[in-house]
Amino acid sequence: MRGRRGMIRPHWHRRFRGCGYRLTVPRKAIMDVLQKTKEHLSAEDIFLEVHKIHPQVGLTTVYRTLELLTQMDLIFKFDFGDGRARYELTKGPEEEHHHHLICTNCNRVINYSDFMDEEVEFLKRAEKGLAKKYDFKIKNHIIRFYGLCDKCRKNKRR
Amino acid sequence: MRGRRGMIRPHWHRRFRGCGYRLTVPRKAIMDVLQKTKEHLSAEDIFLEVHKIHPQVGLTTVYRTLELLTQMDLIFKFDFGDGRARYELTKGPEEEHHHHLICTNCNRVINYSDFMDEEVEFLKRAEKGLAKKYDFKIKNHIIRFYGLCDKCRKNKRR
DNA sequence: GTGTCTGCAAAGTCTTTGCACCATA
DNA sequence: TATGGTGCAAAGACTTTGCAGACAC
Repeated sequence: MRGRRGMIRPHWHRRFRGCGYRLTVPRKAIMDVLQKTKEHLSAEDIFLEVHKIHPQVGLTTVYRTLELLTQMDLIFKFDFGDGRARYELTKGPEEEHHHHLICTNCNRVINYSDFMDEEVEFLKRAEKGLAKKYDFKIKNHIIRFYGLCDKCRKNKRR
Repeated sequence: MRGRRGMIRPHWHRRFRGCGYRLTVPRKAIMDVLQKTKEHLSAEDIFLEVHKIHPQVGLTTVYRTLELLTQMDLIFKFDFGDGRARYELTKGPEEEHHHHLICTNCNRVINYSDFMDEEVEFLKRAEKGLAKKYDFKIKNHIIRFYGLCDKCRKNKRR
């Protein structure tokens, strides 16, 4: 897990090697950005962030890398309805899990991680049953609530 | 609820009138298509369907109408990750409610409506708590499971 | 009659592709 | 050094916008 000089070697390096993919500057930089944020970044957000340190990296590469990482299940691609995809590291079972409240008026997204105990119970059963019934290998799930946030509710007459 | 000659007047006509929106041929035709299908239709799907009966209706109008219907909460806009939005009538509480299994490899979408009893229980509590905590007026929700469908699993080596 | 709605064409935005050059393993 | 990876430019796909004419009420 550690290379020379005590540097922690990220766990996903193995995955890359194992799949025959190369570890390149853009790929490392993109994973780095994703690991350091708590936001839901778009491809352009990530590109701009990477650009600060590696100005030679192009937007195309960002898109291609995000596609690759999504295929490898290292990240998850979201769509919150604002016309651009957003990405987030796939969380391990021990990490904080959350879901989203989405305002259909202003597209604001609120993360929440309440009610997880009830959720875990429900999901465990659903996943197991669905995987069996539909012969599906479930890797991830999302739960979202759509509605109006406090601000938009006040501003709307009906 | 019924006009002359026993024709059932769709319930959404009131909503239109009430909001000051006009009942036009394209709007009626689009709602008609949505009411008669069980699929998740894209704007183009709807356009093509409407076009069979009303060839003069344009794709622009379809987009504009779908936007309007979404704002009115008469329909719900989905994104399954295949690059185009899909639409479905908002179901009332008495109608069949379902969720989705989505294959991350081939984008196949499977509707399911199992485990609804457990779900209802979980959702009721979550909704109530979230609405209060975040001052959010919840109107809708989605639950999705992502993974590999049977066919894609067989075709993938890892 | 009047203000909303529509169709067409054009523009906009995000994302993907083609291709020659470059860098990792 | 042999492939896989990259950047740039251009293309592609879906959606939105501008505007003059049409239509619901």
